[in-house]
This record gives sequence, C-alpha cells and structure tokens, in this order.
Amino acid sequence: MPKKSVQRDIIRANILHRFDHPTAEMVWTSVRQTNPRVSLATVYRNLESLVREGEIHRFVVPNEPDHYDATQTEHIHAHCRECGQIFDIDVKLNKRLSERVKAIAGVEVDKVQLIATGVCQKCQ
Amino acid sequence: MPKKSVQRDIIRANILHRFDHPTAEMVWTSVRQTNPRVSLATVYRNLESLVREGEIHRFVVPNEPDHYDATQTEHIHAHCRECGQIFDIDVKLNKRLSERVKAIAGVEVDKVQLIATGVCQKCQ
DNA sequence: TTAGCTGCAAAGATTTTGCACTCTA
DNA sequence: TAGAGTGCAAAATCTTTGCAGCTAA
Repeated sequence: MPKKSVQRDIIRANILHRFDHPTAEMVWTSVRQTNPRVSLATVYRNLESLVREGEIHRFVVPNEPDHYDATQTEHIHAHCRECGQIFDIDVKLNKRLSERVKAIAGVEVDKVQLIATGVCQKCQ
Repeated sequence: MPKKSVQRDIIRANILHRFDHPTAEMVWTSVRQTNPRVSLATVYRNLESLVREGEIHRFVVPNEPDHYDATQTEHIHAHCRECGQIFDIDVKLNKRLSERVKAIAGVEVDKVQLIATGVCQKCQ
C-alpha cells in the first residue's frame, strides 16, 4: 500500500475525475494550477503507482507520449492525429481475442490495447 | 520518389526479408554486420520513408521503442513482455471497426493498431 | 551541376532515477 | 524515528535534425 500524501491525493483525484485521457504532462499542468509545487516526476510516479494498483490504465498512442485512462469498462480508443483528441469506443473484444492469441501464439494475454488513428469530424 | 542509395537498398532488403518485427536499432545492428558504416539516423530516415510509401508499417509497443512490420496483410500483434518477441495474429477487424468508430466518434480511421500483451509459452 | 542522401554529433522529447529533505505511520 | 514520498536536477532512452560532404540523376 502506498503511503498517503497530499500530492498523491491531488493527482489521483485529477485523473479519476476527468473524462479525457491525459498524458502525464497534462495532469501536471492541471494539478499545478492549484498546487504549483508538484513536480512532473511525482506525477509520473503516482500515475505509475495507480496503474500498478489497477485504478487507471496506461496506453500507447502513435507519435505521442503515453496517455492514462481511468475508465474501467472495456473499450478501445480512436485518436485524431490533427487535434490529438482521444475518443472512447465501446467495443468488447478482449475475451475472444485473448483466447485466439493463446491458441495461435501461446501467449497468455493480460492486456489488450487497440488504437484507431484518423481525423475527427471537426478536423476534416 | 526517393533517390537510389546503397544504404536505402540494404535497409529495405533487410526489413522486407525478415519475419520478426524489428525496431530501428535491430535493423541497424543487422545491417551493420555487412555494412558497418551505416548510421542509425539513416536507418530511421529510410524506415520512415518506407512507411510513407506504404511498403512497411510502424507500430507502437508498450514500454518499448516503435517496431516496424513488412507484413501487408491485415493482422494484429501479440507481445511477450518477458522476451520481447512479437507474434502475428491473423485477425481482421479494420473494416467493421472503422465503420463503428466513424459512426460513434466521427473519426475517419486510416490505421488500426491492436497489441495484446502477455507472456509467451516459453517464458511462462 | 544540383537536389537529395549520408554520417556524425547535437538537440529534442519523454520518462526514470539519485539524492537530500520532508512527512506519514 | 524509520521508511516512504517529494522536488529538483541529472541521466536514460528513443528519435529527429543541422550541417558539411558525397552521390545519383
């Protein structure tokens, strides 16, 4: 169990209460508005800690730093390469897919990330 | 059209003739065995150029540098976090999925990347 | 000849880590 | 008060870029 800390509470509250899928730096920017002394390293450390505990997820985006996601239901991401916005798409494929991967490649899958890249309506 | 160059031919041949999904550095290591003077920057530049021309694809892997892939048929990747090996899984989901993303989020998708992370048989 | 490539080194971008200090349990 | 968390700066990692020289067209 991580020890309680002011910074941890702030960072945790921030990521849990927003609906975009911020990068560490985005969380940092937001957190600093009320708590200017929080360092980016602390944001990274606490986000990683929340990932370890399963409260949030970290995912890769092409040509971008990693993003974090507090949504717990199964879904995939669409990413607009123009404005950077990330959209949740409610698609369930983990179970069947994991079975298939296990059968074909022998890999015991514990994490599936799907990212669809394109251009959103506003940016077209 | 890119201009012909010895380095380009070597790098292109290397990535097209291997079946793993190497990172730029892996291509570099391989290429240097026969051509020690090729620089890593040139490998990156030529791989990017091949991506632009559609001969290969570049894809993200969690906690790893980007990988490149010469396979042209639609598929997804399974990644062993222990040994780093990447497996191709023949799964078609682009078309239906892209339609869904378009309908729900309004994103015109041109690239779908799915990566399933876990532990392979050998590493279990 | 000249526009594009290359190697090298440096810069950029992202993320992690060492260390001295602070705070929680 | 011991151990964990923090800020800061430095290091680590991956990738791109500036520049002077080389090469293909």
